[in-house]
Amino acid sequence: MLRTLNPLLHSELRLAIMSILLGVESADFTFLREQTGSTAGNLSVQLDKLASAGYIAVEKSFRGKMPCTTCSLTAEGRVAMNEYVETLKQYLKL
Amino acid sequence: MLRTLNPLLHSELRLAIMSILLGVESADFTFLREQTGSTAGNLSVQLDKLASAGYIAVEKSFRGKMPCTTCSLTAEGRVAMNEYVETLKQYLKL
DNA sequence: AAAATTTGGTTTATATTATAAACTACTTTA
DNA sequence: TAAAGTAGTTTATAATATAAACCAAATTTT
Repeated sequence: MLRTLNPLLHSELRLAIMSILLGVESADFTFLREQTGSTAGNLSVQLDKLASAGYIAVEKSFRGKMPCTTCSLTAEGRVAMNEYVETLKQYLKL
Repeated sequence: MLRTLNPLLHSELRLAIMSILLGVESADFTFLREQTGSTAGNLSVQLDKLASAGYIAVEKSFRGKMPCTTCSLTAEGRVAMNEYVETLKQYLKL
């Protein structure tokens, strides 16, 4: 029987966010919105879900006078992504 | 910007079905249900969606006196899966 | 300097999707 | 022949994703 795919990661936008974060130390809200092509609302919601799960850390600060939301992977998030990728490979025989 | 993942394929059960069908000539309903661990209802719905999209061919026959639903990938389905996998690889840098 | 626009988001309502439960039709077994 | 099993479909509900509406502060325009 096939393993199950972590449903928190098996969502296009959340997977995109996590994939981007895998490759950088951190990324801010605007960057993630541009890279994923998502709306701000959708991005906000999905970042919340990933943060609630402990998969990403979200830090709110100011860059000059403008608010800035910076996101980064947690160790837990990295583990979850590795597992997800391994499961996908099982599905797709990669 | 990241490409979009074909939403018809980016669903755990449909992806499982398609992955299984990639590796065999055909598979019947019961086999797919066992391999995926899904309920018959869910499987029936998702097979319909894949068939409506032209990704799989569904043939209904009888094995002895019992009905038997046999599924196989279409050329179109194979192409769609290849594209999906390529897009995933872009996400995950595989 | 007031009004309009932009930036950087959040909240909330709606549309979509997945899933399970209920059901149908037929077969096998006790 | 009644009960249980097989092979599914239909339908109702739960979960999810998404966009639209909104907010507050900053910036630009007139």
